[in-house]
Amino acid sequence: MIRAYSKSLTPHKSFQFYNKILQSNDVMSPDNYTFNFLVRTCAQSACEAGPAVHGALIKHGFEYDPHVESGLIFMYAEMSCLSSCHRVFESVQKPDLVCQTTMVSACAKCGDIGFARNLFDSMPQRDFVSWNAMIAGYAQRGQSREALNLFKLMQMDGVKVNEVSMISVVTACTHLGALDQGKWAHAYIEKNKIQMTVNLGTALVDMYFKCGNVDRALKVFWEMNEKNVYTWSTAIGGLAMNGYGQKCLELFSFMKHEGIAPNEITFISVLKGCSVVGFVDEGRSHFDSMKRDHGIEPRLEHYGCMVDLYGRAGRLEEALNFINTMPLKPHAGAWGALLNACRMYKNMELGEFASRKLIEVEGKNHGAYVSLSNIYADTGNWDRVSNVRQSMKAEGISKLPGCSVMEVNGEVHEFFSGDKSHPSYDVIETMWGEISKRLKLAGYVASTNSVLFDIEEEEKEDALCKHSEKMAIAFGLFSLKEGLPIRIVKNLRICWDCHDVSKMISKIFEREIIVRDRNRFHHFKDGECSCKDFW
DNA sequence: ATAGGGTTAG
Repeated sequence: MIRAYSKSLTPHKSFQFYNKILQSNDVMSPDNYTFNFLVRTCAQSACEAGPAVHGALIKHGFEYDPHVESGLIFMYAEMSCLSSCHRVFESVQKPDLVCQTTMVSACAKCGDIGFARNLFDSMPQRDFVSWNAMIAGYAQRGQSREALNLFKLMQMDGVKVNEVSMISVVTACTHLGALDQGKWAHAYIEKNKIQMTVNLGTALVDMYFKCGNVDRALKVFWEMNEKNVYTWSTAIGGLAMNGYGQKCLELFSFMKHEGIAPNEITFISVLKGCSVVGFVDEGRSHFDSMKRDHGIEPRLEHYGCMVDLYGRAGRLEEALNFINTMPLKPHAGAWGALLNACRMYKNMELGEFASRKLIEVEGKNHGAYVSLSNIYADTGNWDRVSNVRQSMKAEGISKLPGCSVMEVNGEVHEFFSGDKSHPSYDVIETMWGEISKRLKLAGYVASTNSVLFDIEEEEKEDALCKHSEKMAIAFGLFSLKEGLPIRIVKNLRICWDCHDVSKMISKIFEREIIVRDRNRFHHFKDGECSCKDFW
């Protein structure tokens, strides 16, 4: 009965029932299986009864077995209670394969990837589940390159690879923006006849979108014979992210036509789709339909999207009005969207107000300062720019270092802004000299507005190559075969100058450049960008 | 036949 309750995901009920068993004397005591079910059910539903079950287990003096212990470790990991995981693990006299694998997974989940790896390396035996746990641990912590390296080792060891392994591999490629490796993973899946589950298919669709290959993403999407709301939302969001607002909305209609119920995440993607193409009224009507037609209460994120929708279309007053009349307390996302719109439309006064509000709700944060200083720079208020810089220095707020990642011949290269440690840095510098010459011949004048902010005056000339995406472009121009597009993944938003330069390079060098920045994609071709200079 | 690996979308 407890197991029946556990399976129907009602931990409180199964816990109550368990208490009843303990109180009545004429019923058998729960056995290890039952305890295990209880603990795992508590873990799954983030139920605080888990530790109580553990306490009862100790009190009744049940004999421990590795399965119950791994259940306990799993439960504490779900509660992010690493010290309890360690306590349980240390109490095990002879941890078996299952118990050790659980511990690897638990430590990775709670952030101690180093311990997880040491344990993994010290295991006398490992099977494919242990490998999957370790690889997924890296993928979840964003250590994508480590995940891919470990996958290589897994293959060298001749361990069986299944669809769970491939989900981690594809996810790692997604985060790196590594299209070649992603394609390789896709081919590997097909060649080895790995089962194409909904999860794996959705991960592939997401990977192709986030690597900027819309055609392949859609191809995989349409070929999937089973799709769920995650799959649809991934595709709708992927189209929006790549600037295909119209297609994104068409897909949304089609999804509803197919009888798939959209959820709150689907609507975030839909609103973003409206935003990138400036369909304010259509966005508004989708927003209104959320509650009316689908019973979905808009959350802060949806309100943030609406502010962005109005702001991006230049309707700053309406954006502000929307914030002022929203029923929830405006969060950083809402003020940030307004601030970004003020930057796009060079509205200094409203921008100052928005950045004050942003700091009010989010605390001292580099984002608010950087955007504000960019507005000042764009409107020529240099003394204010330096004021912001000084107060940042005084408050001890540093800019996040820019980082661009690019794949060449299946190898992933990282470039950090202002960092000369790349092995080919000398060639990059020479190449950049050549690029600047040709840019100047084509009439390029450095728009140093957003660059000036983070460099010293005397470095101005040199500084233009310091942004990580420029280093990546220079490297890509000489290391990638002609005709191959340069694909870059950046951790921050692309700056105005890099955007300008990329447009010109795409024309002068006849090279397509695709940049995925923090916010969206930029497809540069023939001197133009798919974002139409709005981002 | 149970009990270790994944949850992809903002």
